[in-house]
Formats: sequence, C-alpha cells, structure tokens
Amino acid sequence: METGVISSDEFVGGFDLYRTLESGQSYLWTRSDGAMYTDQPAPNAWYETVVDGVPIRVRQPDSTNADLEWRAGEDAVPTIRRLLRLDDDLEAIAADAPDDALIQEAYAAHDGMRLVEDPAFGTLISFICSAQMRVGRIHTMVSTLAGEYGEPYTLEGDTIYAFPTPKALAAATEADLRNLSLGYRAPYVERTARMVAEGEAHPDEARALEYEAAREHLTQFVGVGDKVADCVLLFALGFDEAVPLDTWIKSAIAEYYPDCDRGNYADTSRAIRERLGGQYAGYAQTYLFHHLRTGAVDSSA
DNA sequence: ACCCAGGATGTAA
DNA sequence: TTACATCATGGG
Repeated sequence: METGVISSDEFVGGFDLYRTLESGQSYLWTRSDGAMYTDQPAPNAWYETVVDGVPIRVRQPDSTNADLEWRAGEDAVPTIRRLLRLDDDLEAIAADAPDDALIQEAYAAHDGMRLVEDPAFGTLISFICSAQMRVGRIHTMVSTLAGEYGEPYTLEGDTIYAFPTPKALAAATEADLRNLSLGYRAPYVERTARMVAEGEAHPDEARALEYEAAREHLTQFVGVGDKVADCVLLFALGFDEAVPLDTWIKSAIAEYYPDCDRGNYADTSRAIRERLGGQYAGYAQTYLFHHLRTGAVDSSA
C-alpha cells in the first residue's frame, strides 16, 4: 500500500472534495461512513473507489482548499489528479465564467467544486440508471450494482467494490436487475452492458469525435438519449462544452434564459451552451445544477 | 393520495 | 420531424 498527500498549494483556484464528489456528477465513489448524499459533510470520512484494478481512498480532513490525503494499492497520484481534475486551472475557468448574475452566484457559493473525469463505462451505466431518479437513489443503485457484480478489493482491511466490468454486468438478466430495484431501467442496463461486453460498441470511442457527433454516437446505447449522452461526455470523456438539459436546467432556462428555449434539445443546447460561455459551458452548468438542486439560490437577487 | 426525480422508448400522426 | 402514453420506485 502507498500513502501520500497532495498539497493544497497545487490546487489553482482551490479544491473542495465534498462538493466535487457529492454534486451529482459521479456515482462511482462511496463514503466510508455510508452517508453520501445526506447533505452532511464528513471531512474525516474517506471517499473510496477502484480504478483499473487499484483501490483508492481520499479525504480532505481540514475541509475546503486543504491538503488531500490519499491511500491506494499503488502510487495513485496521477490517477487521482485525473479523476478529480486537480490540474484544471479553476481560477481561470471561474474568471472566464459568463458575466451573468446567477452563474456568478453559483461559482461564488460552491468554491472549489471541480468537474470529475470518471471511467466511461461506469458513467454510462450510472446515467442510464439516473432517468427520473434523485441523486441519492442513483448512488444507491450504482453501489448495489457494484456490490452484486463488482470485484471486491481490500485496502487497509476494508472492502471496496469496483464498478462491474461490462462482462460481469452483462451476466445479469433483466429480472436480476429488476430485483435490484432498477425498475424500467433494467432492460436498458442489461442490453447496453451486453453491447459493450460483446464489443459492439464502447463509450470511449466517442472521444475521437466532434462534440455533437459524439453525443449522437452515444445515443446508440439502449437507455441513452441526448441528456444522458451529454452527462457521459461531460463527466467521463472530457467534453467541457457539454450542457446536459435535465429537469433543473430546463426550469432554469424557463425562468432565467427563456430566449434559449428553441423547442428541441439540439437547438436549445446550442443556445444555452453559448450563453454559458461555450468552451467551459459544462463547468458553468455543473455549478448551476448544484446551486439549484441544493436550494442555495438567492431569491432576493 | 398526489407529485416528482440529472429521461428514454415506441407508436402515431 | 413532433406529440404523447408508458415505463418503476421511493421520498416528500
């Protein structure tokens, strides 16, 4: 086992682990106190995951913008930096955020929140599960899948389950998945897992494409429409311009940016993407989503 | 009881 | 192309 500390001196623009991992972007980490998505931070708890066969845990005991402690099966610093996007110049990204009262308010309220860059397959399945679900339950569903079909790893005597491989997940039947309370998403997950396991397609292929072509490409997976595709592009494949149009963002468009509503996903997406700054529109979207979802909007403004 | 949640799919026009 | 019913589940 290896241990270490990534110094806060390296976080340009700050870093908040709690906000980054409990803002509805990633469902592939669990918290050692089992209380994720209870709106209750626990700075001493570990966030745990397994990536490429390496169990990893991180924590930020002194809270926002403090040093990040890590422990892992091997030197995991490059992996952690990539997963949590610690090399992003968040100071520059925030400075370039659109000159818009609501967006500025969101950036100011959630200092240090970064985008994540999660493994593509787990993200794909997570957001297939996300349809008409609250973030807390999405996390529960993904954790259940990991516990049932994922490989167990041991770190400091504790068991951490990896997200299932495509092959392992493809072994589940629709009935199996329904029994895990996936509801009508069960056949989507089963069929998409089989597509990937059989080599018919892989979400990573979208990396090579231009943004809108990449989004279209991902919709070949069963249970993946434009919105879920945008989430995979933003949270796993590095498309920082992707703006997932979920219920929260749609209501924000209706209330704050009504001129961006063009009646269909593709055109509305272009309009709101432009409004949110283009290149890093997905970053602004993630701040806006978290700001709205946590009920932190200043209604007096 | 009713409504909603990081929606997608199949069918009909 | 767009409109609409249907699809599970749990929490407020």
